[in-house]
Amino acid sequence: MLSHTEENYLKALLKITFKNGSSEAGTNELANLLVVKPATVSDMLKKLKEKGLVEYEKYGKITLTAEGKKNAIDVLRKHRLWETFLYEKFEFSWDEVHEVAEQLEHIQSTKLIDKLDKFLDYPEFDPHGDPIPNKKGEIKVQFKKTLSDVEVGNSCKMVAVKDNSSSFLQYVVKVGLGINNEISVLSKQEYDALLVIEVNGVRSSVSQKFAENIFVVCQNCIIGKTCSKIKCEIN
Amino acid sequence: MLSHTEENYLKALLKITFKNGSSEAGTNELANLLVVKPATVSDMLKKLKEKGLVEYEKYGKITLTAEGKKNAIDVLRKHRLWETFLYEKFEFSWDEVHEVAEQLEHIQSTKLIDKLDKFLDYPEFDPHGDPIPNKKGEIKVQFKKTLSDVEVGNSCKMVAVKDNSSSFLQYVVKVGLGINNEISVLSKQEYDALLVIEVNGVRSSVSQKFAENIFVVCQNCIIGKTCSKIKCEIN
DNA sequence: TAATAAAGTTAGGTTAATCTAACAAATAAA
DNA sequence: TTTATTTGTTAGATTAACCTAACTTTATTA
Repeated sequence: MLSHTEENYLKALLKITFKNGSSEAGTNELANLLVVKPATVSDMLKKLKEKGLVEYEKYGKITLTAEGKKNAIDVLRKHRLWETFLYEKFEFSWDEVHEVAEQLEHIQSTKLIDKLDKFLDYPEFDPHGDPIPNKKGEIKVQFKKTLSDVEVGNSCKMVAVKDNSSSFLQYVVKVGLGINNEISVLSKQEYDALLVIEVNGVRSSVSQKFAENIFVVCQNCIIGKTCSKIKCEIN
Repeated sequence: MLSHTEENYLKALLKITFKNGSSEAGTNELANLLVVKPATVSDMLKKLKEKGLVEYEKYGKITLTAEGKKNAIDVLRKHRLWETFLYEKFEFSWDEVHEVAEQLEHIQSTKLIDKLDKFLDYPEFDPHGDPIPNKKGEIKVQFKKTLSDVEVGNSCKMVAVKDNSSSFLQYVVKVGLGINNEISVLSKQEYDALLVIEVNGVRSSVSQKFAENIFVVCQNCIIGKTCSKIKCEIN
């Protein structure tokens, strides 16, 4: 049985794995994500190593063991299922779900999660467009490009956001954008890449920075070429 | 903001208040309920006193302050709403809900609880027949008698159980009894008060001890006479 | 490649929640 | 009303999760 804290360390490790592509993480990186000091991470790492959840040697890189990864994916699964639940059944907005899911993800009950999964009809993606691991721990690999990659004249469908900060999420809502919205790219300024887009018949201008943080899929999206693969290999 | 542990102490204090009728509790009693040593309770009591949640003097009786009671009722409300949710929406059985609700009751989100309440259509009683405090902290007072009080030839409706242990709850299920079931008392043995009852057309024999732990209501139940009042005054 | 910066570790300390063992107070019983 | 029993408290330790400050390794760059 893992403590909430231990679960959070494993989840953070998994997140870093996804983000880096590589399956390696550093002490400082972890400390930043968890909002604790590096010294604290060093301590905890010893404990996780003793429990067989991570592999690492002093001053070396940190990797999740199979057991550690299994646990981390389990927490991630719970987190994303709860987010989906709050969004779909309890009218939580897109940017409110995370905070409560952070608490709910630690509830210990296999039956509860199985029922939740069934209740939501086995969803594959959460309200942010991120894939929900299934019961076996398998994660759908998604190929995504960002809005800034879409060529003028084309349209695409928003599937996720890169930046999960609540300030960004709120901005996205304000622009009138949401998961599964169809976006048409009407024009792009040469000078600063400012985009004019149309969503549900409404036109808005968005900066390049903004566009780079919106994941989309489109018809002419060729795997391995214009799309970047969000890695999440499971063994 | 209260810790899970603090919330559990307040909830236990409230429970004792209900059970004793009086609004007083003792250190040992609390220690038993919480499965910790009396010494631990003594320590925690000092902390709760400093936070203005309980009133007590050394070697004296313990009472919740208004603030403490408010918090305790809030936890109780969450607990019972979650129990109802699990029972009604996730097909948890009657005796499975408690354990998971013990975890869920500590989730911090007013919006979540409001939505949960609405989702369940503002229920007044949980699957065990216990009253669910409303948002204002008001609790429906119930007048209950036990199955052992019902006279031969009369019938009644099961509304709750006195003993919440899972062994008892499982036994109740086995006998074919559940909340809101109509029970007819067919006969009572002089010698040992063994009852023959009929539920949904099925006859069974139950001991006096069993009957004393089943709360019922019936037509000819006169308040203040045959019924015992489960106290839960709110100020 | 030697100096500097960044990253990571260790030692020693804190707080919350628990314990055991010894003691003190209140209550019940002889 | 004195003794015995029950109840409650204090003191001193422990564990998990965190901290700061000082130190050590590894990486960077001049």
